[in-house]
Amino acid sequence: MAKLIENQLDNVFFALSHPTRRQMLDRLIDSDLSVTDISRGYNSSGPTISKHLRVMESAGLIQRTKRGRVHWVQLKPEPLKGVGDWMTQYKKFWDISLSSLDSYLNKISRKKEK
Amino acid sequence: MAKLIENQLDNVFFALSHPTRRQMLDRLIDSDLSVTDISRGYNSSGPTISKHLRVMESAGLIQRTKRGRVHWVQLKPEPLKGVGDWMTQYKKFWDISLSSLDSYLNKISRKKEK
DNA sequence: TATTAACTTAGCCATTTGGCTAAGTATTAT
DNA sequence: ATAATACTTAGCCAAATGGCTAAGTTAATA
Repeated sequence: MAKLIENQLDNVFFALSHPTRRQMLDRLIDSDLSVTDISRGYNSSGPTISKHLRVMESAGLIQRTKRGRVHWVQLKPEPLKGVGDWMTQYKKFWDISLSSLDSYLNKISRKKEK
Repeated sequence: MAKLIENQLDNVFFALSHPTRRQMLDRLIDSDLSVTDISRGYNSSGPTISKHLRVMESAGLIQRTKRGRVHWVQLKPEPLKGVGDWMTQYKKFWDISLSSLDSYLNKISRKKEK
């Protein structure tokens, strides 16, 4: 079971190791996109795009839903939490007070004070 | 230049995509280790361990220093900051108040209040 | 109904990965 | 001086990756 989670983490990190895939995920933050939308800007072939999507789907980072002839792609960010959890062990090494995380943390703690 | 950073991020994510390598890094948090120390517990061959180390070295995650015949391996966590930065875009999706990050954040803000 | 559009699947190819063994290269110990 | 230790490099292998084209499949349009 923890084995499955480990393996999931492998897949997630691997999915993130390709710049095209990271960029695709970035684009999906704002809204769901069709496969055609996603492929816009790359001059890769359809099947190549499709393979990238499959890699991310295996990692659980996206979900595809077919509506008519259009396949809609939705970001599923949950697996990224696993990455975040793994990262926490290392946070003490970052100069966290300078990191971009900092402003976020401030926001959080302000919210808590309410 | 930003291109180089992108590429570095590819290497970092890739390095993290193998459980053995993640575990090696975890072990390096507490102290520097010799290659022999690191290989303890795996039944992989020397060259296999060596290759894993090379992958992490390429990603900038470790540094090897030879002292006598012993090669000491040191964690270089800086590249992980790149991962953290990339992740911040997605933090809004995690239920951050429940995450293990939370306790860390509290510690930080307490420190700030002093 | 025939064509076009939006995809995926099948299958090819070169390269990389992750494992191995065998053979180096230093350095330390006997 | 020899042997053992701590590695790495060279080179092999099977499997996976990332790219392609060609050929599906399914749904919308003309």
